[in-house]
Parts: sequence; structure tokens; C-alpha cells
Amino acid sequence: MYRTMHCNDIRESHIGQTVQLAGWVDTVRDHGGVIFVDVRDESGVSQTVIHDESMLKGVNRETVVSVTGTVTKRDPETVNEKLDTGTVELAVDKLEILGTCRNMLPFDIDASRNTREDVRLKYRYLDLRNPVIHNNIILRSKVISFLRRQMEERGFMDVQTPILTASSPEGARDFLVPSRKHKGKFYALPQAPQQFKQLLMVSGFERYYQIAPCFRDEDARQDRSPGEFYQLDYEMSFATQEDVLNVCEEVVGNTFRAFSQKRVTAAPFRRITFADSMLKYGTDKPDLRNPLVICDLTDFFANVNFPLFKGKPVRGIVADCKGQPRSFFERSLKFAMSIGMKGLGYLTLNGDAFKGPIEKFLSPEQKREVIELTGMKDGETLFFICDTLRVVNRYAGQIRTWLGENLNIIDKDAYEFCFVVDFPMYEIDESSGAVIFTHNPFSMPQGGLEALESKDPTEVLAYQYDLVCNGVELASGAVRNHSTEIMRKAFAIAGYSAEELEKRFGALYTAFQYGAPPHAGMAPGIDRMIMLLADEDTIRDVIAFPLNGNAQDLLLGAPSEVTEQQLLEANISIRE
RNA sequence: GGCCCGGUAGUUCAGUUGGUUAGAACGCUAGCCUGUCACGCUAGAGGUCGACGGUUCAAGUCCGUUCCGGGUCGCCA
Repeated sequence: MYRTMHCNDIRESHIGQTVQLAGWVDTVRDHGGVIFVDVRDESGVSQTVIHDESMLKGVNRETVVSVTGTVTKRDPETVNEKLDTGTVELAVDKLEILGTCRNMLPFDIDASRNTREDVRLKYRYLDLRNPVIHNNIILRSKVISFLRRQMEERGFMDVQTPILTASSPEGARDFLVPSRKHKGKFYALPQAPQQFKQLLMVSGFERYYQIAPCFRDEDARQDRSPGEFYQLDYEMSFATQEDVLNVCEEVVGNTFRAFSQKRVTAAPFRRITFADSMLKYGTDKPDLRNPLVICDLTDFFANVNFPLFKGKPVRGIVADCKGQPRSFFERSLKFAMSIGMKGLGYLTLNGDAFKGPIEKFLSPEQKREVIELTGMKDGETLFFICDTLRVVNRYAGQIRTWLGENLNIIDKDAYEFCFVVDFPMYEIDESSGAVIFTHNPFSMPQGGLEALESKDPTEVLAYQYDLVCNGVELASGAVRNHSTEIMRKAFAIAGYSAEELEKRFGALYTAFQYGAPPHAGMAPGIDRMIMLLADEDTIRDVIAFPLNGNAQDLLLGAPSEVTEQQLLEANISIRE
């Protein structure tokens, strides 16, 4: 018997009762004759009072103890309003050490988040005692449980797919696992259960989902954990793009409403075409909390006698910079230069006069025209972004973000969702000039075979879509190409022969020859969802045992060398 | 892989133009303290200044190499 109740459960109703608590020693405050020991378990903290110093022999912070005593009421002047248990305390009769603790901790538990990450990860079990991190993991568990319930309520069935699978020729680098029985051959860990879930559709499972581990051997980012991550992977047969998006906006929307106080976009989420998103927001993952919108001024400047902009793509952003000091504009220019722009022009509308370096190039008529084009109001400033077609949108997007942040007009208390739809099927590879798939080679081209045969490849759109929240790409999905005829054509455009297609995606290609239903799916990222819900900046703070940025497990020491015998059995030799 | 920033006590950091025995806070140890809750007070321990090499009378500080960490770009169909 270790305890009769949790630390956070003692209340005034228990006064006079003998209870037993168990947990970690959070702090010891020794006043000589009276010693206060805060005991912490997963529920919270209780103050215990000890008068006999000898009870604390061998007890220091983070020692695990079981304490038995009487619940007593605190004097009004000693109540601690910060604790749920702050009106009572435990007068300890007996203290038992359940787990001793070395007296030098590598960091203070409550300050773990300020500690170097490699130290935190090496002692992750201590870091996870920090209530903030601890609660992130609890939140994660609850969110995943909630997602499962919602999917199952909608008739989705959880099916496990292999972890040891075949290396896939496209996409990210695979993690390889050598085969013992088949010398020189390798398994790969799945980058996603993509082919398996499509095969499930061919098998007649109409609604599949899985909290699926995905493995990609690519470098880490703030919102991308290296090595492995989880997705709410789902796929539906006899379903259109809209069917898939409807499930997504309901399930994800409900989840964000259930686990956050912030404002959440109501369904239906806005559908923004890829082309629109690139023009208006300068990115394919727009942060719609930022009210600024980019407009196209290329045609306007074609007629302005301003050599710097004439004949080049020009974008404009109207922002209210009233009251901003001169240094604000200097900083904006500095930022523009830092991202590679050659400058950042602007005009401010004062009554019916413009102020700014470009003013003198505009005729009175053109000034009226630009006001009409951009909808700018008195006192507002119009920023100009001009560069090559290749980078102008990206620059405009970065300036939009900078202005949003520095003008403090991004609503931090909102989750703004949208779908970005109509991604192009193909793009031109910059280095080789070849036609390559933009996203997923399994996506259905819009217009089907006819579009592939009649249009320029770069003009063909795909039924390919992303879910975006606050500038974070939360999910990707597509209507799949289930027609072998269209597949052959789609791959031919990207330079793959029918033989290659068959060799690389043989299982799927063959399966589709036996009656494949039209199907579509999507895969919201679990880690990123939790990261947004927990209001964390780094994805590692919502994963119990993350790899570090260099894809190492500092706690157990992976990757590690293995014995000669293991290498031998795996038919592997290490090249020096 | 490129670029930027960093590595000083258990932790977080300071350390000026190269110049005495490398400091602070928290933590730790000991002592004092009967009402604290980030308790307080006094004293103490604790350092291969990431590593190697170089310049110099003298290097935490300057130079070179290298290792490690963080960020960013590439990459992530």
C-alpha cells in the first residue's frame, strides 16, 4: 500500500482524516523546528509538514516518498492560493523512502525548458517530470484518443500496415533494414502507408484510417522531427475530393475546438487555389491570421515610366503603418535586403498626396488608378516587391509575414484553417529542365486522360490538396489515380516508360487491373497538430522521446555500432 | 552538404584592449532559523574555459584545424 489518494485530492472535507500520499519531493523548506516538504505526483502538489528532522535523512529533491499523516486546515494567513490544495496540508507521522535520488540533478525540473537540449534529451525522464512537458504528452494522448473516436464514429476502420516494407523509388530518403535471410537485400521503413492504403481500397475496405508512424531520413526542422513522425492517415473509396475535405474539416475542426480555448475556423474551411495562394499570400501555406493580402501590380507598372519596375513582375502590399517611426521603414528595408531583395519601395497616402521615393514617377491619373487597384485608404502605405517571376511571390510572402509580425496584426488567439487546392500536377525541374511530378505521382490529374493529352504539362492541375493552419502545413492528400490508362500517360509525361512504372509501382499498378474503386485520402500530421494545440514552437516538445536535431537518440544512444556478429548475420560490411 | 550563431562550474550565463588567484545567479554541502510555499541568513565545495596545434614574456580572449550543439537553406514525391 503506497497511498490512499492523490496529492492534488486533499481538501478541507478531509480535515482530521489520516491519509497517505506518494510522490516526488518537489521542494524542501527547512525552518529549523518545522520543515515543509512539497510532494508532487501526476495530479499536482500537496504541502506536508514535518517537525522531526530525522525523518528526512536521505531525502532530497526528487526522492520518491510515501507519507502518512493527518490532513489539517491551514491558518488563513498561510493559505497558498496558487495550489488547489492550498487551504490544507498534511501533518506527517511517517515517511518512507520508495526511491532514492542522487542529490545533484542535471537541471532543475521546473527550469528544464531553459536547459541545453542535448542535456534535456539525455535525461528526458527528468524533463518529462516538468509539468508543462508532461501535460503536452497527456494532451497528445487525449487528442489521439479523440481522433480515433471521431474516425470510428464516421465508419473508418483502423488497419495496421507493415513497418518492414519495400524501399520506394520516389520521395524522401528511406531508412533501410538489411535482410538476414536474403543477402544483399533490404527492407525499408515506410515513408507513409501510401501504397498499402490504396491497396486496402482495392480490397474493398471502404474507409481506412491509422495513426501511422512514418519514417523519412531527412534533416530536421522546427516543425519537422527527423526520422519518424505520426500521421492520421485515412483513405475513402467511392469518394470525391469534397468528401475527403469534409471529413478533414469536421474531424480536425472538432479536435481543435475540443482542446483549445482559441477561436477556430468554422467548417467549411476556405478553399484557396494554389495559384491564388501563391499570388495573394506568396506561399502555398498561408497564415490567414495575417490580414494583409498581396496584389498584382505588374500590368499597372507596365505603363509607368519607372525603369526599375517596367516589364517586370510587381507585387503590392497595403498596410496601415500610421504612427510607425522612420526606423520601422529602415528595418523593413533591412529585412528585405537580408532575404535577397534589392530594395523595398513604398508609397504612403496622405490626403490626396503620395509620399515616398516612387511618388515622382506617377502621373496624377496613375495615382488615382493605383488607389483604386489596391483599395488603399488615407494614411496607409503600399509596399512594392519587384523581382523575377521565379522569386517575386516568395519575396512578397516574406514581406507580408514581416509586416504582419512587426505591425502586430496577427491574431494569436485564433486557429485559421484553409484548404489549398488545385496544385499543379507537374513542374519543371530547375536544374535539369525536365518535367517532374510536383507532389504525388499517384494523384488524379484534373480532366483525366484528355487533359494529359491536350494540355501543356505545367498547365495540368491535380486533385491534390493541403490543409493549412496558421501558416503550418497540417495535412496533404489527393484523389488518387486509379486508372492504369491515365497512370501510364501521367508517368510517360514525367519520363517513365510503362515498364518502369510497372517495375517501380508494380503491386499498385497490377492491383488496379483487377477492378479499382475511385478513391481519395488525406493525412493530417499528429505531431504538428499537437504542437499547434500545445502552443509550442518546436515539435520535440510534444514527443515523449524525440530524436535530437541530428537524428540521434541521446537517451538510449541510437544510432549505435553493432557487434561484428550482427553485421555478419545481416550480410553487411562497413566501408572505411 | 552550404551559410550564420554558439561551446566558460551540475544548470543558465558574464568575462572589457591579451595582463594578478576566471566571476554571478540558481543548484549542491555544512551550520543557524517554528509558518514557509522561488523561504531566509552565514560559510564552503565545485573549472582540462569543447579538443588539438600555433602566435606571444603572457591566451578563456588572437590565428589555424577539428569535434559537438542550435538556427537556416538545400532536402522533405
